[in-house]
Amino acid sequence: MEYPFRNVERKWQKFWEKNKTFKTDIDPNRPKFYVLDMFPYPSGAGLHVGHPLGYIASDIYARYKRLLGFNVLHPMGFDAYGLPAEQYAIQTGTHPAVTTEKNIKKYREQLIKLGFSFDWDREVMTCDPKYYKWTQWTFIQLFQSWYNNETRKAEPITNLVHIFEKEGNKNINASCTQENDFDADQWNSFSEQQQQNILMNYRLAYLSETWVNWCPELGTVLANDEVKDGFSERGGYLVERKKMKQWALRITAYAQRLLDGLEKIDWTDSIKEVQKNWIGRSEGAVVYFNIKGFEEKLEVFTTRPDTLFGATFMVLAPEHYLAEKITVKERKYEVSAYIKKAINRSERDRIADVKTITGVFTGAYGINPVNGKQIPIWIAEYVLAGYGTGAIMAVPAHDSRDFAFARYFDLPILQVVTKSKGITENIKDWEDAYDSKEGFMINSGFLDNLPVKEAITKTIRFLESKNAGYGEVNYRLRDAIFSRQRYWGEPFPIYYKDNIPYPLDESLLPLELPEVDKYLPTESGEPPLARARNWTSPDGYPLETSTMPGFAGSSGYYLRYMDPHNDEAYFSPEANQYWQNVDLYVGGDEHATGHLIYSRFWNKFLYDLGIACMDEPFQKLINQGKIQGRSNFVYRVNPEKYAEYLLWEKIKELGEADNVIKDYRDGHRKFDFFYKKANLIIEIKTQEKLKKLESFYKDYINKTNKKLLLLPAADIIEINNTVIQEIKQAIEKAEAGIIFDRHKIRQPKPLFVSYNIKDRKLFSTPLYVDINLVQNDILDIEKFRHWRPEFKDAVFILEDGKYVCGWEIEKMSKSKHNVQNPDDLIEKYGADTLRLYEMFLGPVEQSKPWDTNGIEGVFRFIKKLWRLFHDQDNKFSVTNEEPTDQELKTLHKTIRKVKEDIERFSFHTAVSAFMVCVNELTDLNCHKKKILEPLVILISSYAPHIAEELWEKLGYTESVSSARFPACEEKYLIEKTFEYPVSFNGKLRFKIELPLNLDSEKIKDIILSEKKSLKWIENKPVKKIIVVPGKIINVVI
RNA sequence: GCCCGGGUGGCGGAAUUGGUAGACGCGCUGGACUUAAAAUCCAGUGGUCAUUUGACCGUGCGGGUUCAAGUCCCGCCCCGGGUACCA
Repeated sequence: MEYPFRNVERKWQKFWEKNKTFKTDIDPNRPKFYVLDMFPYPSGAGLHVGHPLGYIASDIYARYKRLLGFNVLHPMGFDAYGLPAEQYAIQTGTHPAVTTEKNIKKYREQLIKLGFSFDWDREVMTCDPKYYKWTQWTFIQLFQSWYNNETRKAEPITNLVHIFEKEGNKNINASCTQENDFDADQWNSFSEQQQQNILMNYRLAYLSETWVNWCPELGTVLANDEVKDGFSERGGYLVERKKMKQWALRITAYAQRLLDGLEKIDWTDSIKEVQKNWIGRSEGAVVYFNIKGFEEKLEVFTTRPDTLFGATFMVLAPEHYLAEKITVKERKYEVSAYIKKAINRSERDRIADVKTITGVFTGAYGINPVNGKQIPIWIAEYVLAGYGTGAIMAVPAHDSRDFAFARYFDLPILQVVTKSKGITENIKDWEDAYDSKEGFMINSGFLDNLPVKEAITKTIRFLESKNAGYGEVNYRLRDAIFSRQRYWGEPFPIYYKDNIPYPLDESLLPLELPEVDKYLPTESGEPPLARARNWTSPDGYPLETSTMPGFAGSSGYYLRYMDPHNDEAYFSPEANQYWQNVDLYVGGDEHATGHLIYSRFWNKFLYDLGIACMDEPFQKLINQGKIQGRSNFVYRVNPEKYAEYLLWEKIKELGEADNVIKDYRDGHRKFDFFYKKANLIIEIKTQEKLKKLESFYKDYINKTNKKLLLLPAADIIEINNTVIQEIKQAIEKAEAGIIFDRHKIRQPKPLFVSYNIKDRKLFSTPLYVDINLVQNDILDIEKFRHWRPEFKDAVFILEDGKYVCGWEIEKMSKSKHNVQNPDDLIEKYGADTLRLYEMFLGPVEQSKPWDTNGIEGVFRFIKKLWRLFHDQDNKFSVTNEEPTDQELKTLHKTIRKVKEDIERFSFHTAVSAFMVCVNELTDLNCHKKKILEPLVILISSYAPHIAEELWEKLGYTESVSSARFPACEEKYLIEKTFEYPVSFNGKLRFKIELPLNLDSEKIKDIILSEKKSLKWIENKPVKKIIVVPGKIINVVI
């Protein structure tokens, strides 16, 4: 009777593996389709139920595309370098490669058990030298390239050298950090060292001394996207700012192209928005201010050049290179102290403390290029070194930060923009700056009366004509710090000769990760690779000791999948031409500012080299929602509180409440109950406490001459009636003293109260219970008793014979005991059920709590599907009868719906459609091959195992994945009649079945003469009748 | 503060172009089968009122457009996520 899912699933998983069913090769006769899941990092914990959500969706899509005749590339591999394995290595000495391999093995097994159609022959892992050879190779190409802003692409650095030799750098428009101009003669006279230093300012992978995010706890530098609120994203350790020499990738060169590319790809608006913000384009102008008494000019960036006349002071970031230099003698001490303090503050402190206004005056003055006015130059933390030029012109009237600063230090504020033409407002009354771009210029010389937008262009033209500035676009995006002072990563193919970095010859790749004695920095603070023996180039020059960051290996992996075993090239041109780029990419949106930017950059660079044929790597992106945990709680009774509660309830029940004081206070002492008339204190305590407090009670009674009845909590909870007797006797007793039968004390058993028991909150505390001991919020009491030794004798207060648990939605984590392991569910229900259920939960993109409460329904559906093909004795029984119209309609309706739903990634509604279909066919008692066979194909992308089994039983020897998706034939769906809902003034009153070929006029006549209509029309004039054929009829009265 | 999502039964969610709100599943209630349980099957299930026919209310709140609004427009409230001295 039952569907033997365990055997069936194992059987087909083996079949797919043995027959390499999902192995893909280039096939020029078939259109390609590339479906990719985001590269998983194999953590030690294995997959939890949240991970497969995206994998299931992409697998359904991949299988569906295959059924449509596409040649589908659907690979899987592992992002194997990473901190957790290395941290574990530091703690235990286990080589991270060992840990990683073990974790990958577990992941792979789990993925296979879910029945994914991966081409495992293409599996890659980033820590494999055959793989990272190409990561290193790409790094060398980046090192050997510069970005030409004229051609808007990367070009070989050798071209640049030729230009330098001929004409110097004057005519070069490059994305670079080179500040000084030189001509050909100068270049040719430079030493090798000087030339290399200059080239470093142009290279796309370059070494530079910059402020970096240093994480002392991890002993490494981190990229901006790896830092969240001043803490490392992995591990959550404090991050400091530190000036260090680091490898960086000139991703900023690609800022505009990364922005433009977003228009061409099919991603959600929210991810595009996040990337736009991260890139942070702003248009404005660079303005040069002369500094009184200095040669140097102060360069500022502003988005509001129109407000130049309103600039009343200037501010430098504490890190600004001129900050100390321009400071007047008598302020030197104060300024140095301020700078030192500001720089040493951690990122975290700065963030936490943005509201405090700090700053210091340098004593120097800048000269405003538009009017020659001298304005004071300040230094303040609110100006960031990393953005623009690290210096600003402050326009307090039209920028809230400048406004706040000016108010705090009492600096002049001058209005230059007004809402309505020519009206100057009283600035003293302002509470904030007027920073809108709507308005007209005042107090601005040649700009007066112009609207803001025109004033901006006019100012830029003015500045350019005076050589005092130029129009400029600025980006928030920073270059990506690319070195990590860690062991478990790709070594840089770089050696140092006279301290100048040179790339290794490509023939020496891969440069393999060496063995080290410890995974820690050296005593002198060098990275772990400095421990490696003979860590030198073949000529004996020292190799770079940093390693690459996690995003190095994951930035181009989708390209490697196209041709993963190629040792001659990253991938062959043929493979790239055929597979092009990823058509559907599925993964979490937490990669929006990391991986998804880096790989777009990486891809664009390879595109510039002519290696990748597509400009954008991922055409369509789906972000699966996160699966939150659903924790369950049991409520542990506090025996004292519960006993007090019970006794008080009893007292009330007996009508004695007026005679008893609850929570009786005598001076600073507190007791549970005091029975006034009998001068009797009743105190409920647990065994240990009774012992501890014995002498205290004696003292107290001696002093007060009261009666004290001591009751062990366990007694009240378990044997209520004898306790009442005891209390009665105590009341009647004449003499003072302690009444306590020490023979009776017992340790109360752990007691738990069900969720809906009255007043539960008063005497119990919630306790996480492992969700695997709970089903539909009902606790499995026996399992619970075995869960932990201390619950062995647990007792329960039930409701309706059951223990009902409480629940809450929160993060899935071990400590909350709400982690659902897919393996357990597969064991219980099978992979097909799990796949369907994860989809059935709701839209893939939406975050949702994990809740197994509904999985039984999906399991029932699978069994019901099986039963369509089998008789009562579980014998395969499918007939060759011709299907009825009704059956055909059900089938084709389902084909249409499922196809539509998969194509719009609405996987959950497709599952509903399957259920409706199987329900209908069951009702129709349909066991016909002509109906069931297409159904098997239809469902095979969702529930591949059962589909394969049924397909085989239907007589096929090849995998169902080689079948063709059935076509929906509209002719079976044409209806002759329709049950029209008839509304009166928009309110549905009744339904009427009418032929669909009736024209509107006839329908109107029918409705007006219909008996049921008369009731609603009631002799009132009918204004209008709206007939939407096949939809609705509305009568307006 | 700013920028994205989102708010529909007891729960997850459906309603694709403005056209029958609540598909499908869970849960719950009742019934059949069974010595019993499980499994399975059948019926019911938004709320309120009503003996029934049925009536009224109902998609976060308040307005509006329309013959017709969960869907469009205006104004708010709440929840989730991202982001922030970015000049």
